[in-house]
Amino acid sequence: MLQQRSKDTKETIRLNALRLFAKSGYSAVSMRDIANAVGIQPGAIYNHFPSKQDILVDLMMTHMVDLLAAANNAMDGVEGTRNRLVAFARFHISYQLDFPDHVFIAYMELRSLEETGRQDVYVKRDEYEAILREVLEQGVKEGTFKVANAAVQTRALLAMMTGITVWFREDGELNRDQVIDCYVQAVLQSVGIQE
Amino acid sequence: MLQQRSKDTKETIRLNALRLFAKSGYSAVSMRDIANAVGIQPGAIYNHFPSKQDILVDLMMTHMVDLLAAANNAMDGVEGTRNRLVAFARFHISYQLDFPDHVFIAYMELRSLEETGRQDVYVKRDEYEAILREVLEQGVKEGTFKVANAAVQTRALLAMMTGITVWFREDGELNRDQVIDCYVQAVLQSVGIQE
DNA sequence: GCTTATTACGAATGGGCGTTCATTTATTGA
DNA sequence: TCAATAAATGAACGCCCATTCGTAATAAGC
Repeated sequence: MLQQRSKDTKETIRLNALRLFAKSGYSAVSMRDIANAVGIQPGAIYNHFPSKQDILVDLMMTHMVDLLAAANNAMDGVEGTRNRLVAFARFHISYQLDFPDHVFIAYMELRSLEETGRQDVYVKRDEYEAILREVLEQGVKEGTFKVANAAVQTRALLAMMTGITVWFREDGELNRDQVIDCYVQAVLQSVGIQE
Repeated sequence: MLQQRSKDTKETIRLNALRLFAKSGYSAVSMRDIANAVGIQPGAIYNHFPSKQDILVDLMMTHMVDLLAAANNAMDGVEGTRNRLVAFARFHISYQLDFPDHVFIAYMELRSLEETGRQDVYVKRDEYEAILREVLEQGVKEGTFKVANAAVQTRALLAMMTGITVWFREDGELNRDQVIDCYVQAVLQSVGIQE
Protein backbone atom coordinates (compact mmCIF):
# COMPACT_ATOMS: atom_id res chain seq x y z
CA MET A 1 0.00 0.00 0.00
CA LEU A 2 1.51 3.29 -1.08
CA GLN A 3 0.78 6.97 -0.64
CA GLN A 4 0.27 9.10 -3.68
CA ARG A 5 0.74 12.87 -3.87
CA SER A 6 4.18 14.12 -3.00
CA LYS A 7 3.13 17.66 -2.18
CA ASP A 8 0.65 16.49 0.40
CA THR A 9 3.18 14.17 1.96
CA LYS A 10 5.78 16.90 2.23
CA GLU A 11 3.32 19.20 3.94
CA THR A 12 2.21 16.39 6.27
CA ILE A 13 5.84 15.79 7.20
CA ARG A 14 6.23 19.49 7.96
CA LEU A 15 3.11 19.57 10.11
CA ASN A 16 4.00 16.51 12.13
CA ALA A 17 7.66 17.41 12.52
CA LEU A 18 6.66 20.85 13.76
CA ARG A 19 4.26 19.42 16.31
CA LEU A 20 6.71 16.80 17.53
CA PHE A 21 9.69 19.16 17.68
CA ALA A 22 7.60 21.66 19.65
CA LYS A 23 6.42 19.02 22.09
CA SER A 24 9.61 17.08 22.72
CA GLY A 25 12.47 19.03 21.19
CA TYR A 26 14.42 18.45 18.01
CA SER A 27 16.88 15.89 19.29
CA ALA A 28 14.29 13.93 21.23
CA VAL A 29 12.32 13.33 18.03
CA SER A 30 13.53 10.63 15.64
CA MET A 31 12.93 10.32 11.94
CA ARG A 32 11.04 7.16 12.85
CA ASP A 33 8.75 9.20 15.13
CA ILE A 34 8.01 11.60 12.30
CA ALA A 35 7.50 8.83 9.75
CA ASN A 36 5.19 7.07 12.17
CA ALA A 37 3.08 10.18 12.67
CA VAL A 38 2.88 10.72 8.92
CA GLY A 39 2.12 7.07 8.24
CA ILE A 40 5.07 6.25 6.00
CA GLN A 41 8.38 4.45 6.34
CA PRO A 42 11.37 6.45 7.66
CA GLY A 43 13.23 6.18 4.37
CA ALA A 44 10.39 7.84 2.48
CA ILE A 45 11.02 11.13 4.26
CA TYR A 46 14.24 11.39 2.28
CA ASN A 47 12.22 11.74 -0.91
CA HIS A 48 11.15 15.14 0.44
CA PHE A 49 13.92 16.38 2.71
CA PRO A 50 17.62 15.63 2.40
CA SER A 51 18.08 15.32 6.18
CA LYS A 52 16.48 15.81 9.57
CA GLN A 53 18.37 19.06 9.96
CA ASP A 54 16.85 20.33 6.72
CA ILE A 55 13.35 19.81 8.08
CA LEU A 56 14.19 22.06 11.01
CA VAL A 57 15.76 24.72 8.80
CA ASP A 58 12.74 24.63 6.52
CA LEU A 59 10.34 25.05 9.43
CA MET A 60 12.25 27.87 11.06
CA MET A 61 12.97 29.88 7.95
CA THR A 62 9.43 29.55 6.66
CA HIS A 63 8.19 30.75 10.01
CA MET A 64 10.52 33.74 10.16
CA VAL A 65 9.65 34.84 6.64
CA ASP A 66 5.91 34.50 7.30
CA LEU A 67 6.20 36.29 10.62
CA LEU A 68 8.05 39.24 9.11
CA ALA A 69 5.63 39.57 6.24
CA ALA A 70 2.64 39.43 8.57
CA ALA A 71 4.17 41.98 10.93
CA ASN A 72 4.94 44.44 8.16
CA ASN A 73 1.44 43.97 6.86
CA ALA A 74 -0.08 44.60 10.29
CA MET A 75 1.94 47.79 10.79
CA ASP A 76 1.33 49.10 7.29
CA GLY A 77 -0.41 52.44 7.32
CA VAL A 78 -0.70 52.69 11.11
CA GLU A 79 0.17 56.25 12.12
CA GLY A 80 1.43 57.61 15.42
CA THR A 81 3.90 55.92 17.75
CA ARG A 82 1.33 55.00 20.36
CA ASN A 83 -0.92 53.41 17.76
CA ARG A 84 2.03 51.65 16.19
CA LEU A 85 3.10 50.23 19.55
CA VAL A 86 -0.40 48.95 20.20
CA ALA A 87 -0.64 47.52 16.69
CA PHE A 88 2.65 45.70 17.10
CA ALA A 89 1.73 44.34 20.52
CA ARG A 90 -1.65 43.09 19.34
CA PHE A 91 -0.11 41.55 16.25
CA HIS A 92 2.72 39.87 18.11
CA ILE A 93 0.56 38.36 20.82
CA SER A 94 -2.08 37.18 18.37
CA TYR A 95 0.57 35.57 16.22
CA GLN A 96 2.02 33.73 19.22
CA LEU A 97 -1.40 32.40 20.09
CA ASP A 98 -2.19 31.42 16.51
CA PHE A 99 1.09 29.62 15.86
CA PRO A 100 2.49 28.60 19.23
CA ASP A 101 4.47 25.66 17.85
CA HIS A 102 6.18 27.71 15.15
CA VAL A 103 7.08 30.39 17.64
CA PHE A 104 8.29 27.92 20.20
CA ILE A 105 10.69 26.06 17.98
CA ALA A 106 11.98 29.25 16.36
CA TYR A 107 12.92 30.38 19.85
CA MET A 108 14.04 27.10 21.35
CA GLU A 109 15.73 25.21 18.58
CA LEU A 110 18.17 27.86 17.47
CA ARG A 111 20.80 25.84 19.31
CA SER A 112 19.91 22.75 17.28
CA LEU A 113 20.64 24.58 14.04
CA GLU A 114 23.96 24.16 12.36
CA GLU A 115 25.89 27.32 11.61
CA THR A 116 24.54 28.06 8.14
CA GLY A 117 20.87 27.96 9.00
CA ARG A 118 21.38 29.74 12.30
CA GLN A 119 22.86 32.83 10.75
CA ASP A 120 19.93 33.14 8.36
CA VAL A 121 17.48 32.93 11.22
CA TYR A 122 19.39 35.51 13.27
CA VAL A 123 19.17 37.98 10.42
CA LYS A 124 15.42 37.58 10.20
CA ARG A 125 15.01 37.84 13.96
CA ASP A 126 17.00 41.06 14.09
CA GLU A 127 14.83 42.41 11.31
CA TYR A 128 11.75 41.58 13.35
CA GLU A 129 13.11 43.12 16.55
CA ALA A 130 13.96 46.25 14.60
CA ILE A 131 10.28 46.89 13.89
CA LEU A 132 9.52 47.27 17.58
CA ARG A 133 12.77 49.01 18.39
CA GLU A 134 12.15 51.70 15.82
CA VAL A 135 8.72 52.38 17.25
CA LEU A 136 10.21 52.74 20.71
CA GLU A 137 13.06 54.96 19.50
CA GLN A 138 10.60 57.18 17.66
CA GLY A 139 8.42 57.43 20.77
CA VAL A 140 11.39 58.38 22.93
CA LYS A 141 12.49 61.03 20.42
CA GLU A 142 9.01 62.53 20.39
CA GLY A 143 8.74 62.38 24.13
CA THR A 144 5.69 60.13 23.90
CA PHE A 145 7.45 57.23 25.64
CA LYS A 146 9.59 57.19 28.73
CA VAL A 147 12.13 54.44 28.19
CA ALA A 148 15.68 54.25 29.54
CA ASN A 149 17.06 52.21 26.65
CA ALA A 150 15.06 51.32 23.57
CA ALA A 151 17.11 48.22 22.67
CA VAL A 152 16.77 46.78 26.17
CA GLN A 153 13.10 47.63 26.32
CA THR A 154 12.55 45.95 22.95
CA ARG A 155 13.91 42.66 24.22
CA ALA A 156 12.11 43.00 27.52
CA LEU A 157 8.76 43.56 25.82
CA LEU A 158 9.25 40.79 23.27
CA ALA A 159 10.13 38.33 26.05
CA MET A 160 7.09 39.43 28.02
CA MET A 161 4.68 39.03 25.13
CA THR A 162 6.20 35.81 23.82
CA GLY A 163 5.87 34.21 27.25
CA ILE A 164 2.12 34.19 26.95
CA THR A 165 2.11 30.86 25.12
CA VAL A 166 3.64 29.12 28.13
CA TRP A 167 0.52 29.44 30.22
CA PHE A 168 -2.41 30.66 28.10
CA ARG A 169 -5.17 28.15 27.41
CA GLU A 170 -8.10 28.94 25.16
CA ASP A 171 -10.47 27.42 27.72
CA GLY A 172 -8.95 29.20 30.70
CA GLU A 173 -10.40 31.76 33.08
CA LEU A 174 -9.79 34.67 30.73
CA ASN A 175 -10.47 34.57 27.02
CA ARG A 176 -8.01 35.61 24.37
CA ASP A 177 -9.16 39.21 24.02
CA GLN A 178 -9.17 39.83 27.74
CA VAL A 179 -5.63 38.53 28.05
CA ILE A 180 -4.45 40.55 25.07
CA ASP A 181 -5.92 43.67 26.69
CA CYS A 182 -4.00 42.94 29.89
CA TYR A 183 -0.77 42.64 27.98
CA VAL A 184 -1.38 45.72 25.86
CA GLN A 185 -2.00 47.74 29.01
CA ALA A 186 1.18 46.37 30.56
CA VAL A 187 3.14 47.22 27.42
CA LEU A 188 1.77 50.76 27.26
CA GLN A 189 2.35 51.44 30.93
CA SER A 190 5.85 50.00 30.72
CA VAL A 191 6.80 52.74 28.28
CA GLY A 192 5.34 55.34 30.61
CA ILE A 193 1.91 55.82 29.08
CA GLN A 194 -1.05 56.02 31.45
CA GLU A 195 -4.43 55.23 30.01
CA MET B 1 44.02 4.80 36.67
CA LEU B 2 41.17 5.58 39.04
CA GLN B 3 39.58 8.65 40.60
CA GLN B 4 39.30 8.91 44.32
CA ARG B 5 36.80 11.07 46.27
CA SER B 6 33.19 10.21 45.62
CA LYS B 7 31.70 13.47 46.85
CA ASP B 8 33.82 15.53 44.49
CA THR B 9 32.96 13.27 41.58
CA LYS B 10 29.23 13.60 42.23
CA GLU B 11 29.48 17.36 42.31
CA THR B 12 31.61 17.38 39.16
CA ILE B 13 28.98 15.29 37.42
CA ARG B 14 26.31 17.77 38.49
CA LEU B 15 28.31 20.74 37.25
CA ASN B 16 29.10 19.25 33.87
CA ALA B 17 25.65 17.81 33.32
CA LEU B 18 24.14 21.21 34.10
CA ARG B 19 26.42 22.98 31.66
CA LEU B 20 25.87 20.44 28.90
CA PHE B 21 22.10 20.23 29.38
CA ALA B 22 21.88 24.01 29.27
CA LYS B 23 23.96 24.23 26.13
CA SER B 24 22.52 21.39 24.06
CA GLY B 25 19.39 20.19 25.80
CA TYR B 26 18.77 17.11 27.91
CA SER B 27 18.14 14.61 25.13
CA ALA B 28 21.00 15.87 22.99
CA VAL B 29 23.46 15.10 25.79
CA SER B 30 24.55 11.51 26.31
CA MET B 31 25.90 9.87 29.41
CA ARG B 32 29.12 9.49 27.43
CA ASP B 33 29.25 13.24 26.91
CA ILE B 34 28.89 13.81 30.63
CA ALA B 35 31.40 11.11 31.54
CA ASN B 36 33.81 12.55 29.03
CA ALA B 37 33.52 16.03 30.50
CA VAL B 38 34.02 14.67 34.00
CA GLY B 39 36.93 12.47 32.94
CA ILE B 40 35.49 9.09 33.92
CA GLN B 41 33.91 6.15 32.16
CA PRO B 42 30.15 6.27 31.49
CA GLY B 43 29.44 3.39 33.83
CA ALA B 44 31.00 5.21 36.77
CA ILE B 45 28.22 7.81 36.73
CA TYR B 46 25.90 5.08 37.97
CA ASN B 47 27.82 4.96 41.22
CA HIS B 48 26.40 8.41 41.92
CA PHE B 49 23.09 8.67 40.08
CA PRO B 50 20.71 5.80 39.33
CA SER B 51 19.89 7.17 35.85
CA LYS B 52 20.24 10.09 33.48
CA GLN B 53 16.74 11.20 34.39
CA ASP B 54 17.73 11.35 38.06
CA ILE B 55 20.54 13.78 37.26
CA LEU B 56 18.02 16.14 35.68
CA VAL B 57 15.59 15.82 38.59
CA ASP B 58 18.42 16.45 41.04
CA LEU B 59 19.52 19.59 39.18
CA MET B 60 16.03 21.01 38.80
CA MET B 61 14.81 20.36 42.31
CA THR B 62 18.01 21.65 43.89
CA HIS B 63 17.66 24.78 41.82
CA MET B 64 14.02 25.36 42.72
CA VAL B 65 14.67 24.88 46.41
CA ASP B 66 17.65 27.23 46.35
CA LEU B 67 15.75 29.81 44.32
CA LEU B 68 12.82 29.85 46.69
CA ALA B 69 15.02 30.12 49.76
CA ALA B 70 17.03 32.95 48.21
CA ALA B 71 13.87 34.80 47.14
CA ASN B 72 12.28 34.58 50.57
CA ASN B 73 15.52 35.73 52.08
CA ALA B 74 15.73 38.71 49.72
CA MET B 75 12.16 39.77 50.49
CA ASP B 76 12.47 39.27 54.21
CA GLY B 77 11.83 42.46 56.14
CA VAL B 78 11.23 44.64 53.07
CA GLU B 79 8.23 46.86 53.78
CA GLY B 80 5.85 48.58 51.38
CA THR B 81 4.51 47.15 48.13
CA ARG B 82 6.61 49.37 45.91
CA ASN B 83 9.78 48.44 47.76
CA ARG B 84 8.82 44.80 47.73
CA LEU B 85 8.24 44.88 43.97
CA VAL B 86 11.63 46.48 43.40
CA ALA B 87 13.29 44.01 45.76
CA PHE B 88 11.74 41.07 43.94
CA ALA B 89 12.67 42.41 40.51
CA ARG B 90 16.27 43.07 41.51
CA PHE B 91 16.53 39.68 43.16
CA HIS B 92 15.00 37.81 40.23
CA ILE B 93 17.12 39.45 37.56
CA SER B 94 20.32 39.10 39.57
CA TYR B 95 19.60 35.45 40.16
CA GLN B 96 19.04 34.85 36.44
CA LEU B 97 22.36 36.49 35.66
CA ASP B 98 24.20 34.61 38.42
CA PHE B 99 22.83 31.18 37.52
CA PRO B 100 21.77 31.30 33.88
CA ASP B 101 22.24 27.56 33.29
CA HIS B 102 20.15 26.55 36.31
CA VAL B 103 17.39 28.93 35.30
CA PHE B 104 17.47 27.87 31.70
CA ILE B 105 17.12 24.16 32.29
CA ALA B 106 14.48 24.64 34.98
CA TYR B 107 12.45 26.48 32.38
CA MET B 108 13.28 24.44 29.30
CA GLU B 109 13.59 20.89 30.46
CA LEU B 110 10.30 20.57 32.27
CA ARG B 111 9.14 18.62 29.27
CA SER B 112 12.03 16.19 29.65
CA LEU B 113 10.94 15.32 33.18
CA GLU B 114 8.90 12.25 33.83
CA GLU B 115 5.64 12.73 35.68
CA THR B 116 6.86 12.36 39.26
CA GLY B 117 9.63 14.92 39.11
CA ARG B 118 7.58 17.34 37.04
CA GLN B 119 4.83 17.66 39.61
CA ASP B 120 7.36 18.46 42.33
CA VAL B 121 8.89 21.19 40.19
CA TYR B 122 5.49 22.68 39.34
CA VAL B 123 4.68 23.00 43.03
CA LYS B 124 7.89 24.90 43.67
CA ARG B 125 7.37 27.13 40.65
CA ASP B 126 3.87 28.04 41.75
CA GLU B 127 5.23 28.86 45.16
CA TYR B 128 7.78 31.18 43.54
CA GLU B 129 5.22 32.90 41.31
CA ALA B 130 3.04 33.43 44.36
CA ILE B 131 5.64 35.70 45.93
CA LEU B 132 5.36 38.20 43.09
CA ARG B 133 1.63 37.74 42.65
CA GLU B 134 0.96 38.58 46.29
CA VAL B 135 2.97 41.76 46.00
CA LEU B 136 0.96 42.78 42.94
CA GLU B 137 -2.36 41.89 44.55
CA GLN B 138 -1.46 43.89 47.63
CA GLY B 139 -0.47 46.87 45.48
CA VAL B 140 -3.75 46.74 43.59
CA LYS B 141 -5.72 46.53 46.81
CA GLU B 142 -3.93 49.56 48.21
CA GLY B 143 -4.29 51.47 44.96
CA THR B 144 -0.51 51.74 44.58
CA PHE B 145 -0.46 49.68 41.39
CA LYS B 146 -2.67 49.87 38.34
CA VAL B 147 -2.87 46.33 37.01
CA ALA B 148 -5.75 44.74 35.13
CA ASN B 149 -5.12 41.21 36.37
CA ALA B 150 -2.47 40.36 38.93
CA ALA B 151 -2.05 36.72 37.83
CA VAL B 152 -1.54 37.69 34.19
CA GLN B 153 0.79 40.52 35.13
CA THR B 154 2.82 38.14 37.29
CA ARG B 155 3.51 35.84 34.38
CA ALA B 156 4.12 38.75 32.04
CA LEU B 157 6.71 40.28 34.35
CA LEU B 158 8.44 36.97 35.09
CA ALA B 159 8.75 36.24 31.39
CA MET B 160 10.10 39.71 30.77
CA MET B 161 12.73 39.49 33.47
CA THR B 162 13.71 35.90 32.78
CA GLY B 163 14.32 36.72 29.13
CA ILE B 164 17.31 38.83 30.04
CA THR B 165 19.65 35.82 30.00
CA VAL B 166 18.96 35.27 26.31
CA TRP B 167 20.84 38.35 25.23
CA PHE B 168 22.75 39.87 28.15
CA ARG B 169 26.55 39.58 28.02
CA GLU B 170 28.75 40.77 30.85
CA ASP B 171 31.07 42.44 28.35
CA GLY B 172 28.28 44.11 26.38
CA GLU B 173 27.45 47.76 25.84
CA LEU B 174 25.65 48.13 29.15
CA ASN B 175 26.89 46.65 32.39
CA ARG B 176 24.83 44.56 34.74
CA ASP B 177 23.62 47.38 37.00
CA GLN B 178 22.59 49.57 34.11
CA VAL B 179 20.56 46.78 32.58
CA ILE B 180 18.95 45.90 35.88
CA ASP B 181 17.93 49.55 36.28
CA CYS B 182 16.31 49.52 32.85
CA TYR B 183 14.31 46.44 33.76
CA VAL B 184 13.31 47.76 37.17
CA GLN B 185 12.03 50.94 35.58
CA ALA B 186 10.09 48.90 33.01
CA VAL B 187 8.61 46.75 35.76
CA LEU B 188 7.59 49.74 37.86
CA GLN B 189 6.08 51.62 34.94
CA SER B 190 4.24 48.50 33.81
CA VAL B 191 2.29 48.48 37.06
CA GLY B 192 1.46 52.13 36.57
CA ILE B 193 4.12 53.76 38.73
CA GLN B 194 5.89 56.82 37.31
CA GLU B 195 9.25 57.61 38.77
C1' DG C 1 47.92 -3.69 58.65
C1' DC C 2 43.84 -5.87 57.38
C1' DT C 3 39.07 -5.96 56.34
C1' DT C 4 35.29 -3.82 54.28
C1' DA C 5 32.92 -0.60 51.67
C1' DT C 6 33.49 2.67 47.79
C1' DT C 7 34.27 3.77 43.43
C1' DA C 8 36.44 3.19 39.20
C1' DC C 9 37.36 0.53 34.84
C1' DG C 10 36.20 -1.69 30.61
C1' DA C 11 33.61 -4.70 28.09
C1' DA C 12 29.17 -6.04 26.96
C1' DT C 13 23.88 -5.77 26.59
C1' DG C 14 19.91 -4.92 23.45
C1' DG C 15 17.95 -1.40 21.18
C1' DG C 16 17.32 3.00 18.60
C1' DC C 17 19.57 6.35 15.70
C1' DG C 18 20.04 8.88 10.87
C1' DT C 19 20.62 7.49 6.55
C1' DT C 20 21.07 4.54 2.20
C1' DC C 21 19.47 1.66 -1.35
C1' DA C 22 17.53 -1.83 -4.44
C1' DT C 23 13.09 -2.54 -5.61
C1' DT C 24 8.15 -1.90 -6.38
C1' DT C 25 4.26 0.75 -7.25
C1' DA C 26 1.61 4.78 -8.61
C1' DT C 27 1.11 8.94 -11.25
C1' DT C 28 2.21 12.02 -15.11
C1' DG C 29 2.83 13.57 -19.79
C1' DA C 30 3.36 12.59 -24.75
C1' DT D 1 -1.21 3.43 -24.21
C1' DC D 2 3.07 3.32 -22.47
C1' DA D 3 7.51 5.08 -21.17
C1' DA D 4 9.35 8.14 -17.70
C1' DT D 5 9.19 10.05 -13.36
C1' DA D 6 7.95 10.36 -8.58
C1' DA D 7 7.33 8.33 -4.26
C1' DA D 8 6.70 4.50 -1.53
C1' DT D 9 8.52 -0.06 0.79
C1' DG D 10 11.41 -2.72 3.79
C1' DA D 11 15.77 -4.31 4.82
C1' DA D 12 20.12 -3.01 5.83
C1' DC D 13 24.36 0.08 7.22
C1' DG D 14 27.47 1.44 10.98
C1' DC D 15 27.18 4.02 14.90
C1' DC D 16 25.74 5.63 19.38
C1' DC D 17 22.40 5.15 23.16
C1' DA D 18 21.42 4.18 28.43
C1' DT D 19 22.43 0.86 31.31
C1' DT D 20 24.60 -3.48 33.53
C1' DC D 21 28.14 -6.13 35.52
C1' DG D 22 32.37 -8.69 36.79
C1' DT D 23 36.62 -7.15 38.28
C1' DA D 24 40.21 -4.25 40.13
C1' DA D 25 41.88 -0.54 42.71
C1' DT D 26 41.38 2.72 46.28
C1' DA D 27 39.93 4.69 50.79
C1' DA D 28 38.03 4.20 55.50
C1' DG D 29 37.41 2.04 59.96
C1' DC D 30 39.05 -1.09 63.23
